[in-house]
Amino acid sequence: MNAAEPLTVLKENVEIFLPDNALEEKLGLAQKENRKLIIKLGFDPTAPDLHLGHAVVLKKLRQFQNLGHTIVIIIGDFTARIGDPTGKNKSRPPLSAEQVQINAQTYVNQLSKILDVNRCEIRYNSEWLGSMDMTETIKLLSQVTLAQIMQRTDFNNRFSTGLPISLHELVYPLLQGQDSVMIHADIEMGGTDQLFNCSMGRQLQEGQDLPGQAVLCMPLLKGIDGSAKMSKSEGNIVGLTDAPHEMFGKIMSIPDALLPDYLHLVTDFTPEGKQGLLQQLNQGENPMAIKKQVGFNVVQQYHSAEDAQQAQEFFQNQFQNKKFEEKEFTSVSLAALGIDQPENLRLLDLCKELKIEESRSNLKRLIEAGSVTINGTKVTDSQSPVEVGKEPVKVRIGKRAFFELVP
RNA sequence: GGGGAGAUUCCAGAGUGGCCAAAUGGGACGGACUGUAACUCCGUUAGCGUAAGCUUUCGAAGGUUCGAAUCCUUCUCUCCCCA
Repeated sequence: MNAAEPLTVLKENVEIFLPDNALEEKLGLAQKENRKLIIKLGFDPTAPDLHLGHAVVLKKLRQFQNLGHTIVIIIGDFTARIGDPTGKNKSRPPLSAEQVQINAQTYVNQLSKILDVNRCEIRYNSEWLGSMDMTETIKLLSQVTLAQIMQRTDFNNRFSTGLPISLHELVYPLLQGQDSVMIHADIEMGGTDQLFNCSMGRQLQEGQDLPGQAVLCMPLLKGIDGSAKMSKSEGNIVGLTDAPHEMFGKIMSIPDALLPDYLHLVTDFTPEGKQGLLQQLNQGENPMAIKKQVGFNVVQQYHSAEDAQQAQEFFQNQFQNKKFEEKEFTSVSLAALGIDQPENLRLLDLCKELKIEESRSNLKRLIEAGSVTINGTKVTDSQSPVEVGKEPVKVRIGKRAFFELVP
């Protein structure tokens, strides 16, 4: 492989290089010193659900890993234990040590879908942050000015709109930066929203007479609802552990405008392949067709080609094909629902059994709004009786819930 | 440390003694249309009840009142101004 080739691969999709020639510089350094680079990625072990947004960064790390570089995953257990109230005035309850442990393990399991975790180094930042005394802490703090901290967009916005900022939040970027100092990171990766924090690491390293890390930021993947950022709290994620047909369905539901982003960032088509699909799109191909290919590709990455095939067929049959008879219903037995008197079963009660998590009031509304069908027929009276004793009964609630009741 | 403003349902934001489960907008959900896209239109948006109705909710706890999101007291939190 010639020297230029990895560089092209590594640069693909990266949105920000700090400094501009960061990557070339670090790769050159590695070659000159005949060593592998140390590449850092930090995680906050709060909500342990990785999604396609994380995958954008992880895939890039995988490329580095394939070239033999060392990936260091920092689990931010120290910061998580303090509790990060970012953005809200309800401060998040600090996580217990056990919970952090569990979350971290979940993370590592999910990371293994993309990275070779056996070749990753995993460090907990409590290892060094937990033992810093006041003298060291003050020394760390003295390296940064308030004006620098306030440049961070998030702080700036909150400050100017009069939202609260706790002092410990101001310190967060420094703690994260300290991680870079401790592990001698050559490169820190993150989403573009991490630019500030990552560059803080660079500054702190230089303050300690260490070579400053390069910062590579990947674009933020937009959520499936088209909002600015895919995040768990927005409920707009495609989880790496989502079931195949769920993953496929979620991809199909993204707004058309997002398709090029998804094509570039979450698929593993070759650059030529991506270009080709993009061209088809521009030439007026139905975006749905392209979306299917993206969906297929994604499911294939996290599950298998067979799963992807099945997911696509399921989707087509379930949602595109209008024929009621051909749809798939999840089979549920009366016994499993705990229905022992099938004679006087009302529709509302049945729906409640099928969708335990919904309130009866809400289900009643859904029925009245015409979103429930029995054997393909709309039923809008929540009190109407349902005969479930003899024949199987097919119930659909809303767009996605399909059940078949068997006696 | 002193003074002022504020905390409302998922969010923003009305409401200043009964007509308030609380306007309006956003979001979300559902329906029609469709490609589980977008656009548009319509509906719903605390819980329980077949229903009448009942229960919980307006930062927290007490109090006044036949009746409180609204008045009083204390507390918690936030923002602003002055020192």
